[in-house]
Amino acid sequence: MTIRVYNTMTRSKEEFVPREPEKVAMYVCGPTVYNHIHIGNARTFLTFDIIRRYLSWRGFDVTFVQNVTDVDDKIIKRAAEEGLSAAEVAETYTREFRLAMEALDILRPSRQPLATETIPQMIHMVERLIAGGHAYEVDGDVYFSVRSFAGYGKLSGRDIDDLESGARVDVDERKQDPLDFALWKTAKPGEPRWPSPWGEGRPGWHLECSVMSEEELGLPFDIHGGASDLIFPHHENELAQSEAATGEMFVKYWMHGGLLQVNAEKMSKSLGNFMLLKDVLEAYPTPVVRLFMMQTHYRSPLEFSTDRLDEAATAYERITGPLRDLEVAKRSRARERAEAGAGDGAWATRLAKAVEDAKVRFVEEMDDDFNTAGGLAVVFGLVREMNAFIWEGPGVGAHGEHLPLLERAATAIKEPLEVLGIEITLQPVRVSEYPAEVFQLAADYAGYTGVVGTEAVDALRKARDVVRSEKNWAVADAMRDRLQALGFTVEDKPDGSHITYGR
RNA sequence: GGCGACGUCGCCAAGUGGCAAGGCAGAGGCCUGCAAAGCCUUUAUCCCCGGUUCGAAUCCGGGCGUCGCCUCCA
Repeated sequence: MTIRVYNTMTRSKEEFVPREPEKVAMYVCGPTVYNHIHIGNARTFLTFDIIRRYLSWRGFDVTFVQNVTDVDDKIIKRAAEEGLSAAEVAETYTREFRLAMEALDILRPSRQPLATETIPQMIHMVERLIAGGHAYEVDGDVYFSVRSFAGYGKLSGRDIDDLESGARVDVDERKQDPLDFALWKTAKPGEPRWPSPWGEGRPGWHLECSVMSEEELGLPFDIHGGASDLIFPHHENELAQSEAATGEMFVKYWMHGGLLQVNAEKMSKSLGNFMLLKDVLEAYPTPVVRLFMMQTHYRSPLEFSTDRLDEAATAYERITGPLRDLEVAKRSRARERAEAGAGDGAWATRLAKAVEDAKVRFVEEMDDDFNTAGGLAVVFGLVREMNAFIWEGPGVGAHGEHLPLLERAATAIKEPLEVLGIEITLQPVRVSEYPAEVFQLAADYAGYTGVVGTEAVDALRKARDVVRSEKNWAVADAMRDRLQALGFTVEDKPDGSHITYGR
């Protein structure tokens, strides 16, 4: 079975054959660090985190390089607004970016060079382009000549003449062609600057991507990723720079993720309709946010809303349900029956088959251009089978003899989620998050006078079990109502009652 | 205006030639002291019109609608 990926260059799914067997070299455009990243930015980084994790899981040795663009017009603008230096702004948001990635459980890149650390290489690339007749200097600025590169437009499917007739590009008489773009800019007063053969200045277009990818990965590397709004002009220019400078093929597979939308409109900082990743993660656990994103294919647009996130939270609980039930069953031998039933063998056969099928089908789905939505459907199917086995079927069996099978089922649910980086949390409760009112309840019903949240809840559970055993339903129900009002969930299962918070 | 993507159940969403996954929400049933959880059942002539094919959500043509890019943008 081979992996197939959608290549923007050819607009079709292609068999994935890396340049070296068993090894994948990938590059994903990182952020320009002038602000916190928003949840739309995060979607793209998450997409390529999944792709990276999956390829690793499938046995490839993945080298993952991501730049940080820490010199740029927007950073300079932001610095001016805040009365800081550009370097200070960049440093702050580089740090924030890394923290946010960590909070989203995104694996760290193998290498993450800063643009400002690769200035000499960028200058060298500009020199190479000038020497090859692909760039020219005007008064300390250097421009790339789009007409000098025959392949210009091949990634985005555009034609230079069509683009010029669109003519929303600034007309600058110093350029030989309106579409020519700046590789090096003369520094204005107060701007960051580095010495160069064309005077003091700074990099223009995203040379850092061209330079870093060549330096860290070599050409052509396997996968270049980014969001679809980067196809033109960002990646088109990057491709032109690199191929014109080196004369080699730049990238084997161009992969682009779909945009996150709000009210059917692209989420973007310029439209002002964005939510910061860090704010979303304050309201929703990381696994829920990841699950939410993965329920849609990475190339499709995805509508962002808290309703959708709430639904994903419910779906997440559905997945963790049987895993939690199994843990409880292991400890308490709940769902253990007096004797084996006549149909137990058929149940076991069916679950065992479901487990094997799920493993195969997950790989099939993911091999097909990283279809996480399809892969999750497989997981949900297994969740249903496992639930049925526990609650309708033999459970753990008469003497726990079905525990190994249930463990295998649990593993078959957990492994795909691990591949997708969705952490399984069976104990979602942090004591500090309990509402303070729970102590009053515990005092009223259980005589508990301590200050430890878990103890208070446990005392309530025991007190309620006593009341229930006395069939004093009025009190038992009142306790449940009051707990639910505080945000707790009370479930009376065959092995006793469970009180959880935050579900 | 040019280039590109998309339109599948109430909502979200897989599926790119062979009987339409999955999640959320709803209805009925089972289980339960009542709930919750869980299980079972239940709802799709796949935007419209033509065409190709034994067979199309899937391919082709034409509409209608939505979104993205063409300026910084994940």
